Amino acid sequence: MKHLVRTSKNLGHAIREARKAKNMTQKELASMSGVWQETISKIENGSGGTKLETLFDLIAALDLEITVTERSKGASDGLEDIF
Amino acid sequence: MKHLVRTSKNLGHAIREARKAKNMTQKELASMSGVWQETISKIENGSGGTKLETLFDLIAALDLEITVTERSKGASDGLEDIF
DNA sequence: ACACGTTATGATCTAAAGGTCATATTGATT
DNA sequence: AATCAATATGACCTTTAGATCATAACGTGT
Repeated sequence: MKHLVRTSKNLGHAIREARKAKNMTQKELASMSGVWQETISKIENGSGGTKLETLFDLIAALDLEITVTERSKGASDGLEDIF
Repeated sequence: MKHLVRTSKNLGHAIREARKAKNMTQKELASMSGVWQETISKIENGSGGTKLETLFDLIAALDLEITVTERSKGASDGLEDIF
Protein backbone atom coordinates (compact mmCIF):
# COMPACT_ATOMS: atom_id res chain seq x y z
CA MET A 1 0.00 0.00 0.00
CA LYS A 2 1.48 3.28 -1.09
CA HIS A 3 -0.46 6.40 -1.87
CA LEU A 4 0.78 9.57 -3.40
CA VAL A 5 -1.16 12.36 -1.78
CA ARG A 6 -1.44 15.83 -3.18
CA THR A 7 -5.00 16.75 -2.37
CA SER A 8 -7.49 16.19 0.39
CA LYS A 9 -9.32 13.82 -1.88
CA ASN A 10 -6.27 11.61 -2.29
CA LEU A 11 -5.88 11.66 1.42
CA GLY A 12 -9.44 10.63 2.03
CA HIS A 13 -8.99 7.70 -0.30
CA ALA A 14 -5.85 6.54 1.40
CA ILE A 15 -7.48 6.74 4.81
CA ARG A 16 -10.55 4.87 3.72
CA GLU A 17 -8.57 2.16 2.01
CA ALA A 18 -6.40 1.65 5.02
CA ARG A 19 -9.40 1.52 7.30
CA LYS A 20 -11.20 -1.00 5.12
CA ALA A 21 -8.05 -3.05 4.80
CA LYS A 22 -8.14 -3.36 8.56
CA ASN A 23 -11.84 -4.12 8.58
CA MET A 24 -12.63 -1.20 10.74
CA THR A 25 -15.74 0.88 10.85
CA GLN A 26 -15.56 4.65 11.08
CA LYS A 27 -16.92 4.41 14.56
CA GLU A 28 -14.16 2.05 15.62
CA LEU A 29 -11.54 4.25 14.06
CA ALA A 30 -13.19 7.12 15.84
CA SER A 31 -12.82 5.59 19.27
CA MET A 32 -9.27 4.48 18.58
CA SER A 33 -8.12 7.80 17.27
CA GLY A 34 -10.18 10.26 19.24
CA VAL A 35 -11.51 11.75 16.02
CA TRP A 36 -15.28 11.87 15.65
CA GLN A 37 -17.00 9.51 13.25
CA GLU A 38 -18.64 12.44 11.53
CA THR A 39 -15.28 14.09 11.06
CA ILE A 40 -13.77 10.90 9.67
CA SER A 41 -16.60 10.71 7.19
CA LYS A 42 -15.86 14.20 5.98
CA ILE A 43 -12.16 13.54 5.73
CA GLU A 44 -12.61 10.30 3.81
CA ASN A 45 -14.76 12.20 1.36
CA GLY A 46 -12.02 14.71 0.83
CA SER A 47 -13.42 17.65 2.66
CA GLY A 48 -10.55 20.10 2.47
CA GLY A 49 -9.12 21.96 5.36
CA THR A 50 -8.65 19.21 7.85
CA LYS A 51 -6.17 19.97 10.56
CA LEU A 52 -2.83 18.24 10.59
CA GLU A 53 -3.21 17.09 14.15
CA THR A 54 -6.38 15.30 13.20
CA LEU A 55 -4.62 13.65 10.31
CA PHE A 56 -1.78 12.47 12.50
CA ASP A 57 -4.26 10.98 14.93
CA LEU A 58 -5.84 8.93 12.18
CA ILE A 59 -2.54 7.96 10.63
CA ALA A 60 -1.31 6.67 13.95
CA ALA A 61 -4.48 4.74 14.68
CA LEU A 62 -4.29 3.11 11.28
CA ASP A 63 -0.63 2.22 11.54
CA LEU A 64 0.23 4.32 8.57
CA GLU A 65 3.10 6.63 8.03
CA ILE A 66 3.65 9.78 6.09
CA THR A 67 6.81 10.60 4.25
CA VAL A 68 7.83 13.79 2.54
CA THR A 69 10.29 13.56 -0.31
CA GLU A 70 11.42 15.49 -3.31
CA ARG A 71 9.05 15.12 -6.18
CA SER A 72 10.19 12.16 -8.19
CA LYS A 73 10.50 13.35 -11.78
CA GLY A 74 9.78 10.09 -13.53
CA ALA A 75 8.98 6.51 -12.59
CA SER A 76 6.27 6.52 -9.99
CA ASP A 77 7.53 3.32 -8.48
CA GLY A 78 4.89 1.07 -7.08
CA LEU A 79 2.42 3.82 -6.42
CA GLU A 80 -1.26 3.19 -6.52
CA ASP A 81 -3.58 5.33 -8.54
CA ILE A 82 -4.26 8.85 -7.56
CA PHE A 83 -7.81 10.07 -7.58
CA MET B 1 15.76 13.79 0.89
CA LYS B 2 13.21 11.70 2.67
CA HIS B 3 11.46 12.62 5.86
CA LEU B 4 9.27 10.47 8.00
CA VAL B 5 6.62 12.75 9.41
CA ARG B 6 4.50 11.91 12.38
CA THR B 7 4.20 15.24 14.12
CA SER B 8 3.90 18.87 13.19
CA LYS B 9 7.44 19.35 14.36
CA ASN B 10 8.74 16.77 11.90
CA LEU B 11 6.77 18.47 9.23
CA GLY B 12 8.18 21.86 10.05
CA HIS B 13 11.67 20.46 9.79
CA ALA B 14 11.02 18.87 6.45
CA ILE B 15 9.58 22.07 5.07
CA ARG B 16 12.41 24.19 6.33
CA GLU B 17 15.06 21.82 5.01
CA ALA B 18 13.47 21.72 1.61
CA ARG B 19 13.18 25.47 1.51
CA LYS B 20 16.79 25.99 2.53
CA ALA B 21 17.92 23.37 0.06
CA LYS B 22 16.34 25.52 -2.59
CA ASN B 23 17.86 28.69 -1.18
CA MET B 24 14.53 30.28 -0.68
CA THR B 25 13.50 32.75 1.96
CA GLN B 26 10.19 32.41 3.75
CA LYS B 27 9.01 35.47 1.93
CA GLU B 28 9.80 33.95 -1.44
CA LEU B 29 8.08 30.73 -0.50
CA ALA B 30 5.19 32.85 0.66
CA SER B 31 4.71 34.56 -2.66
CA MET B 32 5.13 31.32 -4.57
CA SER B 33 2.70 29.36 -2.46
CA GLY B 34 0.17 31.94 -1.44
CA VAL B 35 0.83 31.18 2.19
CA TRP B 36 1.85 34.10 4.39
CA GLN B 37 5.42 34.38 5.59
CA GLU B 38 4.19 34.59 9.17
CA THR B 39 2.24 31.39 8.71
CA ILE B 40 5.23 29.64 7.19
CA SER B 41 7.28 30.66 10.16
CA LYS B 42 4.78 29.09 12.51
CA ILE B 43 4.56 25.91 10.47
CA GLU B 44 8.31 25.51 10.25
CA ASN B 45 8.44 25.79 14.00
CA GLY B 46 5.97 23.01 14.36
CA SER B 47 2.95 24.95 15.41
CA GLY B 48 0.30 22.25 15.48
CA GLY B 49 -3.02 22.52 13.83
CA THR B 50 -2.03 23.71 10.39
CA LYS B 51 -4.62 23.06 7.75
CA LEU B 52 -4.00 20.43 5.12
CA GLU B 53 -4.72 22.78 2.26
CA THR B 54 -1.98 25.05 3.50
CA LEU B 55 0.39 22.13 3.67
CA PHE B 56 -0.39 21.06 0.14
CA ASP B 57 0.25 24.58 -1.09
CA LEU B 58 3.71 24.57 0.46
CA ILE B 59 4.49 21.06 -0.67
CA ALA B 60 3.62 21.96 -4.23
CA ALA B 61 5.63 25.16 -4.19
CA LEU B 62 8.63 23.27 -2.86
CA ASP B 63 8.35 20.45 -5.36
CA LEU B 64 7.85 17.93 -2.65
CA GLU B 65 5.48 15.04 -2.45
CA ILE B 66 3.69 13.27 0.31
CA THR B 67 3.16 9.55 0.43
CA VAL B 68 1.10 7.51 2.82
CA THR B 69 2.13 3.92 3.39
CA GLU B 70 1.73 1.17 5.93
CA ARG B 71 4.04 1.62 8.84
CA SER B 72 7.24 -0.18 8.00
CA LYS B 73 7.95 -2.51 10.90
CA GLY B 74 11.71 -2.65 10.57
CA ALA B 75 14.43 -1.13 8.44
CA SER B 76 13.78 2.57 8.01
CA ASP B 77 15.39 2.59 4.63
CA GLY B 78 17.22 5.76 3.81
CA LEU B 79 15.17 7.93 6.09
CA GLU B 80 16.64 11.01 7.65
CA ASP B 81 16.45 11.68 11.34
CA ILE B 82 13.18 12.46 12.94
CA PHE B 83 13.04 15.33 15.38
C1' DA C 1 28.26 48.57 16.77
C1' DC C 2 25.33 49.37 12.56
C1' DA C 3 22.46 48.30 8.89
C1' DC C 4 19.95 45.29 6.30
C1' DG C 5 17.64 41.09 5.38
C1' DT C 6 15.26 37.26 7.53
C1' DT C 7 12.42 35.27 10.82
C1' DA C 8 9.38 35.47 14.89
C1' DT C 9 5.62 37.52 17.66
C1' DG C 10 1.57 39.83 18.78
C1' DA C 11 -3.05 41.87 17.84
C1' DT C 12 -7.35 41.96 15.37
C1' DC C 13 -10.83 39.99 12.41
C1' DT C 14 -13.12 36.50 9.71
C1' DA C 15 -13.94 32.03 8.03
C1' DA C 16 -14.18 27.56 8.94
C1' DA C 17 -12.87 22.96 11.55
C1' DG C 18 -14.23 19.97 14.79
C1' DG C 19 -16.87 18.57 19.04
C1' DT C 20 -21.57 17.35 19.87
C1' DC C 21 -26.20 15.67 19.06
C1' DA C 22 -29.94 14.38 16.08
C1' DT C 23 -31.36 12.60 12.04
C1' DA C 24 -31.25 11.19 7.20
C1' DT C 25 -29.41 8.13 3.87
C1' DT C 26 -27.19 4.22 2.32
C1' DG C 27 -25.95 -0.63 2.50
C1' DA C 28 -26.05 -5.31 3.91
C1' DT C 29 -28.35 -9.41 5.43
C1' DT C 30 -32.06 -12.38 5.88
C1' DA D 1 -39.27 -5.19 1.97
C1' DA D 2 -37.97 -4.90 6.79
C1' DT D 3 -34.35 -4.39 9.92
C1' DC D 4 -30.08 -3.05 11.77
C1' DA D 5 -25.48 -1.34 11.15
C1' DA D 6 -22.67 2.03 8.77
C1' DT D 7 -22.20 6.54 6.74
C1' DA D 8 -23.50 11.05 5.60
C1' DT D 9 -25.57 15.46 6.50
C1' DG D 10 -27.14 19.42 9.02
C1' DA D 11 -27.41 22.60 12.82
C1' DC D 12 -25.21 24.85 16.73
C1' DC D 13 -21.36 26.53 19.36
C1' DT D 14 -16.62 27.16 20.52
C1' DT D 15 -12.09 27.53 19.20
C1' DT D 16 -8.54 28.53 16.32
C1' DA D 17 -5.95 28.99 11.68
C1' DG D 18 -4.77 32.19 8.56
C1' DA D 19 -5.01 36.90 6.32
C1' DT D 20 -3.18 41.24 7.41
C1' DC D 21 -0.36 44.75 9.39
C1' DA D 22 3.12 46.30 12.57
C1' DT D 23 6.94 45.46 14.96
C1' DA D 24 10.31 42.87 17.55
C1' DA D 25 14.20 39.75 17.58
C1' DC D 26 17.75 37.52 15.36
C1' DG D 27 21.76 36.92 11.92
C1' DT D 28 25.27 38.13 9.26
C1' DG D 29 28.42 40.91 6.78
C1' DT D 30 31.25 45.07 6.93
